[in-house]
Amino acid sequence: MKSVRPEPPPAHHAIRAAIAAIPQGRVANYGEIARRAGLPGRARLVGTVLREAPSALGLPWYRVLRADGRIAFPPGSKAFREQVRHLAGEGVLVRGGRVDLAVHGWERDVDHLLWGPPAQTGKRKSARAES
DNA sequence: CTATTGACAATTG
DNA sequence: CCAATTGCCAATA
Repeated sequence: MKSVRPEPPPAHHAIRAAIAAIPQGRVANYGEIARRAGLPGRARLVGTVLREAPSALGLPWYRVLRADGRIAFPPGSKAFREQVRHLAGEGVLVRGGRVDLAVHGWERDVDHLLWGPPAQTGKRKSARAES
């Protein structure tokens, strides 16, 4: 007979795979994951799936951040601290509960790849003096 | 069945 | 920077 446990819908599986595909030391936002999973615009679905996803799967949930690179949990929360700790262990620096997507973003802008990664520490508005 | 919610995103003021 | 608004759609009540 059918398993008592409801099988995970394809959408959930795709989302999990997308999350598991995030390289170590990098972070991705919900919209990005949804797009990778073939579900453009379903960023909230990613959150729902992650929430329901059992930790036994070993999904790098801590590599998933908001579109602005901010932690998806309220600051000071337990999950928040744990996420920050995990990211720190991966080599990702978190400042003010926020991560520089321009530095650790998974699919950051192509321009940065061509011009080289910007400095992460002391990132001020450096004037670009290229001609 | 309808209403509300949500680990979101983007825009506007 | 913050607040409010709209779009999105599955899961839950």
